[in-house]
Amino acid sequence: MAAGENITIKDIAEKCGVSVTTVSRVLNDKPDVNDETRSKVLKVIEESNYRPNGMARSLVINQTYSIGLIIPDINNPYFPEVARGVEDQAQNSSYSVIFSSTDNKLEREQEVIDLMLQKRVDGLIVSLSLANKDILKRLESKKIPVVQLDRRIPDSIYPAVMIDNQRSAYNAVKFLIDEGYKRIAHITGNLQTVPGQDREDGYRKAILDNDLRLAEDMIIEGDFSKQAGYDAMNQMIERGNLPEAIFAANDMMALGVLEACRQAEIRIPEDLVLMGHDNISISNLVYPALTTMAQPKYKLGREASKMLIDLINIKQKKGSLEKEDLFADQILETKLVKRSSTARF
Amino acid sequence: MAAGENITIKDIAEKCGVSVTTVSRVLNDKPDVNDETRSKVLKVIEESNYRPNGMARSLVINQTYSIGLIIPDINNPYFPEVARGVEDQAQNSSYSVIFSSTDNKLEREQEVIDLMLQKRVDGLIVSLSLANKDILKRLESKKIPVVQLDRRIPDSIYPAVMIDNQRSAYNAVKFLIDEGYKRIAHITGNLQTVPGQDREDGYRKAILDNDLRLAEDMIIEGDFSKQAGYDAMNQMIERGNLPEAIFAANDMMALGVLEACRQAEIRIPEDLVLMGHDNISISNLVYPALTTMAQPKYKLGREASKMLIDLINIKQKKGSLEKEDLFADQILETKLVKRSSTARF
DNA sequence: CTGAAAGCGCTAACAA
DNA sequence: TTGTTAGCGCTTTCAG
Repeated sequence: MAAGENITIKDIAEKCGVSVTTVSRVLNDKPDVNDETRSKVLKVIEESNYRPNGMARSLVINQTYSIGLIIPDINNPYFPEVARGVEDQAQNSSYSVIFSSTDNKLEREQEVIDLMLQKRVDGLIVSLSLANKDILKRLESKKIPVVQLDRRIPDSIYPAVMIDNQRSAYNAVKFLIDEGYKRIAHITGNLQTVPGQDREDGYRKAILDNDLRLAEDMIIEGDFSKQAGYDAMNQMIERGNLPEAIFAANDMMALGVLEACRQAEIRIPEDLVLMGHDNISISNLVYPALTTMAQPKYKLGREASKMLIDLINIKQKKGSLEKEDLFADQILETKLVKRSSTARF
Repeated sequence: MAAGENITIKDIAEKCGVSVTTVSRVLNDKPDVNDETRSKVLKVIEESNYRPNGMARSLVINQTYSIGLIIPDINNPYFPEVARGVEDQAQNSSYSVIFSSTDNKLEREQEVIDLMLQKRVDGLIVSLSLANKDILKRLESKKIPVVQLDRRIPDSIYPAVMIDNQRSAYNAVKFLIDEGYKRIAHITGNLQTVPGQDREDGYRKAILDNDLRLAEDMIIEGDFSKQAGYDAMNQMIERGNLPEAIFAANDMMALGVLEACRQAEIRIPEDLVLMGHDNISISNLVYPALTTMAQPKYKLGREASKMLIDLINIKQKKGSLEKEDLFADQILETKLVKRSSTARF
């Protein structure tokens, strides 16, 4: 109650009748402290409810034990799980995480990175908009540890933790083919993005590898939004030329397909089977539950966090961070999750 | 490329041939600097790509411009939107936010608060597990600005930003009554929590106020989980005594009800109308779309953030924070969102 | 309008 | 085993 003032290491030292150095030593678990002294100091610390000032400490050791997480939008169903993975792993090493949503706006990305740099975060986990290599270049020249998440900016030396979108899409389509479907349509993601492009490539490759006919009118361009899926499905309905199966580039679009089908009284999976990608939590809650390729979202976050902290440790040890110190990209596997939307009995 | 070393205010001062004081002045937009000097310094800063060290600054001004956000789980569909609100508002005032998930574990709450206190966050937005008043008491004695979010720990002096759960539930049930339903069941939330209790109270009050029969077997205890909703619905089905309408204490449980009904071939809304609470994003994506009471999640986050920053400013100005400085609770309105699950044509 | 000097709370040689 | 002394990079009196 009494004072509002923060109590400092000096206060503790005085109360114990020792020097601040000694207190600092017990605070940091250094050897070379008499057991009696140590326990006395510990006792006073405990009684005073003292917490060392992290900023003062950071200032001298030149390390803040915080990392920045920069993503498009924490509200996007993909990211909360990733964020949780980042956080859990960070906590393991006593790091805190500062997060920021950018809405893929270049300007915002710039701002928040600047802010974090001023706060002297030890490193950054970023999911940046494409063609933003300038920012990364600046980071490189400052030797800031960075790992990219989910997306990879071509041209950057920083490692990425992500999935193999092409391979994953390939496997999705391969599954559909193995189930016996031949006329398989694809609703693409935003083709301005690498995942959008790669997933389409995977679709094409799977069709060709399996000697099916690659019909361009079976590929409809979307943009990862639910509306795009809805529109694409209606387009197919109008054309009166329904496929046997649809692979939507993500779950959100698949939900749009679902809605359009419901309105047109097309039954899924009886009349048409449907598959998404990502396994966002919703996909198991809709009816029929969506078959999809599950991204290991939590693990992506965890691994990115782990890699970043490793990088930070290397930098601390060597006193700098060179290109050779950076790790290779880490590609995690997606997993097929079979649910009712492809289940014909 | 050259050095990895961070450039400091001293470097800038030397390059300009002025003192660090002067550089500091232009950095902080102080008056009393010759225009020529100012622009020269600005130029050098720009050229050197210099960013002042926030920690050093914080150490002397005793303010970090970061706030902590402590929630049960960023993965819970309720929180990402709240978090985004907190962040957007914080950003407006150039604050960063450090977040942590606690899974409602007392021990974790303790840990992360300690960590944030060491980092000297300027204030905290918390959504703590019940009966955790000890933590808040400690915070009070340290004069840390805190605002509670979504939940309010009884006994704490800290203000909360939340909704009126009882009133909201009341309005939900009132809507059902106005639609002409008389036999209305309620699946409760976790009754160990205040929102769980309050929503049940609201249900009871609405039934009684409108001269309907309050049947205890129409109230089934749940815990906010989808499974609980599923189980509750099946229990009603087994009893063979279906209500005309169900008010589930949250959307997740309503989803469970939906699934049970599908399996039992009970049609919604034709055979039974259903209503949830919260308006999590999923509720508009399932079929039939869920009627619900929408929590202003984004706004809750924003308002909490705003209130906290106001508190911080008061503390800075006065040099301390007293009980009288704290604001009153802020209660935001929920809003009825009508969708197909209650729409009979 | 500008600078010298002290100090924020801590750690890290270097002595003792 | 302990203490003295310098800083870390910045802001802020207080003099000029």
